[in-house]
Amino acid sequence: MTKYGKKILEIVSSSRSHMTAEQIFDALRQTYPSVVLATVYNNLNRLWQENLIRKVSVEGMPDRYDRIQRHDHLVCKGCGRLLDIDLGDLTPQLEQKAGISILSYDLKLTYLCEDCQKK
Amino acid sequence: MTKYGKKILEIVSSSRSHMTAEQIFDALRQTYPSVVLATVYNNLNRLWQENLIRKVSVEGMPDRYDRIQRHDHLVCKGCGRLLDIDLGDLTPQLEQKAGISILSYDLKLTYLCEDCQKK
DNA sequence: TAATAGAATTAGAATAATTCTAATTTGGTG
DNA sequence: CACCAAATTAGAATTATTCTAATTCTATTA
Repeated sequence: MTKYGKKILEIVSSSRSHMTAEQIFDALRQTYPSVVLATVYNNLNRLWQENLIRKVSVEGMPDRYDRIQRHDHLVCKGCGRLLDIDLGDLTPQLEQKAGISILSYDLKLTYLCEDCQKK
Repeated sequence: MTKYGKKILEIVSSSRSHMTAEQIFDALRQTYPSVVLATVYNNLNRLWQENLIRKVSVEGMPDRYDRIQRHDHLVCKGCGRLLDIDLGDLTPQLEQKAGISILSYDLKLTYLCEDCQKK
């Protein structure tokens, strides 16, 4: 693993905020000011292929990158805010119901946060 | 609902193929040759806001639009192919575990299809 | 140590998806 | 019919991401 890859993995894994490529780029520049956005994308794609990070896509937003540790997501349909939530590991049940073995799964709950309910 | 909105809803609801905005645009042009892509996006966004269609986002692909009827998805990590699968309605369990009421949820299983397993 | 090969990085152009803006058209209501 | 609001249009603009080709790095071998 290269120095950029290592640092990017570190940034993504230690963040709890579902960073976009841009944000990761900004964070990485604090350590390596001359790095370039394409390098960030290259590394993110590589890390994702290698199952070291997760990619989270929410409709109409840039992809976000997330630590690999199992957890689920809560998205507000009003403002798009994304929160972590952990509903436990459903892999065995899902595999059984689906009748195949899966690599992983993505569970996203859509709701209306308090602020958006008011409107 | 306008004629475009109505027809787009019809196209999306009757398709089982998770169409992109482009594909919906092409389908719509068969009926209304002069329609424009922005209109398709406008209507898709409106229909989505009104909960008449679903939007499915898979990392690194354009958003896809889907009938509202509850079902889940199976995505191959190798080739990105997207299939329907129905694992039953988990809403009550999820709401209970999460402790909030949700609008909907999205469950996407990632696996490797047979073709991609060979490689 | 020098040569080399392969991978990673860079710069910047290119592409793709989607939104935005402003002008125009359409449809329904008084 | 006249008017207003909403929908549509055209096309530019923006955003996210990938691609290409040149360059640099790294590790290995001669």
